Amino acid sequence: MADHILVAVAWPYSNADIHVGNLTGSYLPADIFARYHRLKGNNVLMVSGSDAHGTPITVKADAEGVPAEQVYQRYHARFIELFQKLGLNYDLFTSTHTENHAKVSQAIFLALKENGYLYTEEQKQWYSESLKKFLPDRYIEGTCYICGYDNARGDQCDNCGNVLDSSQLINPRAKADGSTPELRATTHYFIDLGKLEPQVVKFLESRKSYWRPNVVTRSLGWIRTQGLRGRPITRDLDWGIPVPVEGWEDKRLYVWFEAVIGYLSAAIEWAGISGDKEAWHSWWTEASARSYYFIGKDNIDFHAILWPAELAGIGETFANIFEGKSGKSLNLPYDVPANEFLNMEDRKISGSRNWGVWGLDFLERYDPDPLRYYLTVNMPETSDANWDWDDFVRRNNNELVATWGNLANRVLSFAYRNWDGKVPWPGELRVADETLIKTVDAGFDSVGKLLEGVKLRAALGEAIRLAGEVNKYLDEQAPWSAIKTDKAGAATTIFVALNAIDSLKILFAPVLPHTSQLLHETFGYSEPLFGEQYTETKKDNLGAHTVLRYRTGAATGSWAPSNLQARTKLQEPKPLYRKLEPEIAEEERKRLGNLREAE
RNA sequence: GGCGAGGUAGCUCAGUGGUAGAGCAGGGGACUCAUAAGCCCUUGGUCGAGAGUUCGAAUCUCUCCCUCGCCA
Repeated sequence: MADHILVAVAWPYSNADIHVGNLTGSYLPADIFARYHRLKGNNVLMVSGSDAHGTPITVKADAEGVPAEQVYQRYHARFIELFQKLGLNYDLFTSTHTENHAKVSQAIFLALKENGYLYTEEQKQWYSESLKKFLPDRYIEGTCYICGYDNARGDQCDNCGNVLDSSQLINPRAKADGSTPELRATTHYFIDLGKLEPQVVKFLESRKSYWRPNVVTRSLGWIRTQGLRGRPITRDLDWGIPVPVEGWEDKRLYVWFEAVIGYLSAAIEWAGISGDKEAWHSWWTEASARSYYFIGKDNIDFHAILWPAELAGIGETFANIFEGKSGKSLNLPYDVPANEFLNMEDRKISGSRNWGVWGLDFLERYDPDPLRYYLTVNMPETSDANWDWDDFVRRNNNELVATWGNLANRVLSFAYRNWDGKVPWPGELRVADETLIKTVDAGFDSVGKLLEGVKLRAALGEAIRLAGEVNKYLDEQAPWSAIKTDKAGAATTIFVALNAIDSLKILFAPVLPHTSQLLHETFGYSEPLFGEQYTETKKDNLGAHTVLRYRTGAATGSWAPSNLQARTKLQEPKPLYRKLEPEIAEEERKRLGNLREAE
């Protein structure tokens, strides 16, 4: 029976381009996992979108003198371009700046309020008389009260690195006009996390046995040592989702509170545009559905604690408010396989210093599958990993090209040349043939189990190992010698090797979809392994937003061993991957740290 | 300072009680279908330090050192 798998992917903040660290942290593992489940025949719903709200975006917009919406739209378009080029198959990649998302977020707010999990409290916040508005911490500068640095930001000091309490800044001034702000009282809604703590702890304990230790121990440790405290969920801003309470028109929902709701609102939006408004329930209210949240470690608190707290707090009330009828409560996360960070040449990736490799930039010079390969084989699943250009070239040449690409190429070209462009007719299988087929077929189980457990690195390693087994088999059988004296025997060997490669193509497909597709076509199949991506523009009363979508179409890829038939016509084989010159490592390193042209 | 993660071969990392592993790099060999790829053999580690539990510890406990992250 097919399972319902919700693949919930981190929402990129739409004020900067996506770099390889972001990709390996969440977007790529999500796609690999989703592709595997699609091949398995499960019902996958992979959703995400641009995080359009919040002060980083308004700060950037103010600096450029353009509306916040323009900044978000620009990066949103670039995200979609990258995801198409890299083949990240979102069922829906949308945005938080939609009417639907606002409605869902407001319903969650109201459900929490009705269930008694919200309260209001007065805070002191900087207010600018000249600008006539409250200023978020990022809009304040002043002298750091820890190190005395003159140009500390309101939320953090760039000199000593400490996180600051903006109300303690010495000589505060408004970034916008240099005026001196004053602390003024302002009232905000808070989510009563203290009250929800027992439910969150119970949730975490129930997941403890199979979650990654760094996610669950860290979360439980956090709660054990400091306990959960109320946290504000509204702000004095004008860019964002209005607070659905009379008299609160000039405040907005805090972006941390509303962005995580996107996993739900995007599923609801997807159902709406797919023609079955109720379809999202299969992933959200059916107890047998499983949800996996692919995020970087900086987001663990939001997904392992705060989002579950929101979900626990709304209970069944959400259905009453949002759908106007009674319904079931929403599923809590099944797993949160958060990744650690990827460093760049031993240093932290930094956008402002241009120390990193940006996805779109990379794809101007290299193909998508080598990037997917390197980021997977080097994925920071258990600890921080490091992007090293020499290592990238080595792994591309020694593993991807030599072990796998060359295997496919040597066997296909041998078959193509000696058997008239067709899969040769095998004789009776010998012990070695049976053994190899059995070994490769077992990969559907072993690689599958690893993918299912979100051990993507190990899964890829296992697939590479199996490719090595085929290389060994070929060496033992030496069909290039056998063909001179025993063409029938050589035909059997080549048939078996082709069969193995046809299977390996599927085992590699979640990680290397583009080249697996190429191989698939070389083997003469006409239907594609996967469906296709496309974009659409949707309009609502907040304006227009482009969405990235996915349709299965004619795809027939399936997680099962090859059923290759003798005499199948092959396409002329071409190398799957390019060898890279070692010199490119040095060239690429030179690009690091240079300031880019503003996009 | 608190919490968390990590410290295993030159490099990147697997390995949670039972004779130290993989890939790459280094050395040697046979082969030649293939993107000078693949295959076979091989050098190399007191598993951060010390103590303890155990018949047995990289693996469990304690103390300490180092790196990273979060928080204060």
